[in-house]
Amino acid sequence: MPAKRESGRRPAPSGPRASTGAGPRYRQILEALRARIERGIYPVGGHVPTESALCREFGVSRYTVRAALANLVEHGMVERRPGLGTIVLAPQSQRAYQQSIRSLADLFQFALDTHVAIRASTLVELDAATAAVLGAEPGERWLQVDSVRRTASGGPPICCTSSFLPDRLAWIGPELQDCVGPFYAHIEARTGEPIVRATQEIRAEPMPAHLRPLLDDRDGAIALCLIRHYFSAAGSVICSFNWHPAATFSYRMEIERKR
Amino acid sequence: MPAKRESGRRPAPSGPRASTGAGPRYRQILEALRARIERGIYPVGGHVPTESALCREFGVSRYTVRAALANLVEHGMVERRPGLGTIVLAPQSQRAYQQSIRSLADLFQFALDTHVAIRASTLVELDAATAAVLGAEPGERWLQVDSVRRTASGGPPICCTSSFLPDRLAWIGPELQDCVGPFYAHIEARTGEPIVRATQEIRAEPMPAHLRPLLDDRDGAIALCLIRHYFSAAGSVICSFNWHPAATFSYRMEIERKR
DNA sequence: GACTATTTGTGCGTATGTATC
DNA sequence: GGATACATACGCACAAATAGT
Repeated sequence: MPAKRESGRRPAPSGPRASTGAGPRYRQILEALRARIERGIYPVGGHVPTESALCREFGVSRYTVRAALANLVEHGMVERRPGLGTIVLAPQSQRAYQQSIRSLADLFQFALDTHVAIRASTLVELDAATAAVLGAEPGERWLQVDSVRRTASGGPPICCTSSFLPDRLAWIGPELQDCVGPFYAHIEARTGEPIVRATQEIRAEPMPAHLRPLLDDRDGAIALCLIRHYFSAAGSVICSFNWHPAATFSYRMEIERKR
Repeated sequence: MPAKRESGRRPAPSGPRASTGAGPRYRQILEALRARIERGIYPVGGHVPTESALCREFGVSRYTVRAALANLVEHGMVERRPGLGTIVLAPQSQRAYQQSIRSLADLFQFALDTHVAIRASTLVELDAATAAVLGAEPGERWLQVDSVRRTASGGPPICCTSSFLPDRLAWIGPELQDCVGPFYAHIEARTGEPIVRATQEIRAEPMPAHLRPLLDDRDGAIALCLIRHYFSAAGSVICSFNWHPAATFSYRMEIERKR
């Protein structure tokens, strides 16, 4: 006997009804809502019915409805706000797969016990090409900081970096001289504004001629150029161009299916 | 007076106690547990106290304790199993930041309306170097499939790919000839085993000489080599080496702080 | 600006199912 | 089988945010 749903003895003993063959109730409701969102029955920008309406429709408690809705939030499909309701953000899960990293330092993917030596620090007006990469306007004033990173043991250079700070943060520039960790961490600490978002672009390029001597780059002239851009809620915080000799560096990432 | 927890009027009216000044109860408990895990009071591999024990200790309901524990699960710090308990997996959040992608296709990051032409399909015995990258043993038999990808409009070639399938999946090889989408999707469909995990490594390399004619590569001999490795629960499913001319390709990713 | 209705957020107590040892 | 511990589910109550009057 595939089990009945209603026990029908006492008024409302509650507890999980014997499986109806389709898993937990909250998951059934989740799938129902997901299907409606995908089919546009609840269009993007529109509202999902309120919790109490869903309780009535599916004949379950608020607990169960909330469990389903929480899952939709986790998948980035809806947003919920008190007094406003549940709004559809996207017709498909936004995080079917995900790469998780413990900290922004993981973006670097090389040992943090490295030393930085600043070679130059100049207030520049952006040319068109650089402005395009920074997402800024040509002619804007940014602070450019050029540096070389080596292993702590004073070994060979690992990479060359050009970092750009927006004008409003240029006052931090001098402090970077004796900064131990990565620049973005120092800026995060000094401004008190946490970094909320970061982007990274990876290119293969010839090592720029003026950098080759700094890296003892004799053999190959190929470089992996990583362009990292960090944002706080207030906007752009720092953008860095990191040139690694191709022979000594590769970038590795891992993605997992979510649940 | 730091606020009392017991209202002490009616037997148990329940409902959120007036804020003690530190946010919701479940979040306070979350932070307390997180701190204990970080300090090794609950060591990795060890157990967090049971729900009922935590209810007693913090003087809250099971609902509240569960809300806190659910958050720890979300951050990858603990694992929970019925009859077993709550086990500590990691002393820090494993997902402070995350890159979310809708589908594995996003790993490709170029239009899917491309055509693939298979140039060769051979059962090979792995040499040491290839075996190392595949995470296999030298001498193992894998099916190697070489192909070229162009835009649907019959335009110029975009990239060259060498794909490796383990012996147990070699029977799928012939089918890839008329496969429209990416190979991994076809394999996922035919085997019925969903892909659970994928890794990607990015290198800058000279374009291999034998590939240059295929790509009309005259100007630069630099390539971005993307090595993608897809896994189902049963193990390795397919691994591909994708060579893109550096001039026409860069890889971009975006990371967001979690909550 | 103050008030009210609506909707989600937080929290309690309880009951039963199911997996593990 | 029995004990333990988490999973699912119900009903209720109060708080906080929001929109509209």
